[in-house]
Amino acid sequence: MTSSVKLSTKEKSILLRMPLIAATDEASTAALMEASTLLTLAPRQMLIREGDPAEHLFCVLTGYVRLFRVSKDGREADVRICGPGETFNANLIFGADRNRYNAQIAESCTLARLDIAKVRSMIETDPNIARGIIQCLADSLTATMEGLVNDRLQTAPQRVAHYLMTQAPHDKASYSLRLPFQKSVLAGKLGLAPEALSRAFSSLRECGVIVRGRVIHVNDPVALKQI
Amino acid sequence: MTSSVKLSTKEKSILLRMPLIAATDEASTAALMEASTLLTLAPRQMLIREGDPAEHLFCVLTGYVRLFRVSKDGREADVRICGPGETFNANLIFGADRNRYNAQIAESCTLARLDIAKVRSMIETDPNIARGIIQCLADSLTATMEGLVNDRLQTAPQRVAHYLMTQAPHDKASYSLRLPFQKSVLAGKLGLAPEALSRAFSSLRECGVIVRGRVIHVNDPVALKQI
DNA sequence: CGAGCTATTGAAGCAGATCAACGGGGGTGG
DNA sequence: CCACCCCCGTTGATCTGCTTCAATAGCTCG
Repeated sequence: MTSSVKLSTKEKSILLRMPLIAATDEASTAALMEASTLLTLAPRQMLIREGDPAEHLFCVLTGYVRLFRVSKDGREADVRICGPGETFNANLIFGADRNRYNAQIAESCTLARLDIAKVRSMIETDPNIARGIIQCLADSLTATMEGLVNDRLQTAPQRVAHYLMTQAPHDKASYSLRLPFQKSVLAGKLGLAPEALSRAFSSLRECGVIVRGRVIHVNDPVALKQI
Repeated sequence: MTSSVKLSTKEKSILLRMPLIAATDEASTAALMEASTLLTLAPRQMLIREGDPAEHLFCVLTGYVRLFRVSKDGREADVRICGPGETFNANLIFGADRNRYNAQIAESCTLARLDIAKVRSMIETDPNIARGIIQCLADSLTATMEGLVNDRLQTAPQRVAHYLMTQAPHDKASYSLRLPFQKSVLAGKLGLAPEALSRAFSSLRECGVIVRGRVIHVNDPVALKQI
């Protein structure tokens, strides 16, 4: 269930809303789209492998991709979970020619694939595209820093509470949300074992957090902030 | 002991070797230098504070800067330690207008300060400068990812061993090195309490790692890799 | 409706944080 | 140049939080 085709009108309209392509210039947008190939991938499928030659950068249109690395003794640690609008492998444009992590599909994905060499040369000539790439890199960096800091100074329940807050609609008194991926993926994203995530959720029950399957109800956002 | 002046010839020659400025074009280099102000700062001094308006990006010429965030209960966690050639606050060029972390001088520093707005407009017109920024962001992202992954899948002795390996000269049979900053800074960089770093060092003694003050001697790089 | 994966819960073990006390080295002032 | 002092680093003891292992319960999808 892998396919690889040029973009349809519908996918182009999705791409138009990406940070990478939010350049004001129409010609830049067209050039980027021309260089893009659309991929459709099924969950669990491996997209790239650590150490392999890096030839593409990717932009997630729908679904989620899990970037992770494997230690010598076989344990896996997530680097980042990429959702719609997010880009990865952009740090390799002017750098190493090898992938620095594995990428696996977490939820059924459509993504745009761009040839790194092509993007590199576009940057040299088109400031709008350069700006798009800078934006992507900055977003990736911010997200990764955030992950690192949260790992270092928050406990498991705090990380979960923080995640729920980032997913909150504008300061509603209470809200429900549906996890966009499996709990095991969320666990990895937060740097926890699945069991630890489970325990964190149940410890948050007393702050008005109710979990049923993928649906989570937050009764008291204020109490959540206190954790 | 804070000073802020235009660049001397000597400092310009240092700047010329920075990734940020390693643009082939001479005019681009000159423009960046023109926009730079030189700062000299003493250890422990605060350079920027989380939440303050972000007006500058910085490039370390000599010394070390510690980027960290503070939790609600006052604990500090390092985001990154920036050494010579490294740049920070570049992720704010097209993004948030507030600093996302505190910056404190770890070792006596000279650094170049660039106005973010000025850099932003230079990017729009000069592809070489855009490329420099992309390079910086990519390096920062790679370093931060590396930190996150190491936190998640390495123990304290492994992190220290890994650090020593990154500091090794080209695969010598044995080598000495001098820490460029205090051990407490290294501890923070590795996501450890100072006590944990100390214990890690003494556990590495049996792999031929000898510590005396800031000087570390590595007898058996091969054994170190096995940890 | 059943098979297999995903999530929960319990129990045990471990790594690192924290607290406290001590020793040593470098910088400063005399 | 020497002595003192302060701060950094070390070491020990305890404590907490997360991982790991194991067993069970619940979903989801064929």
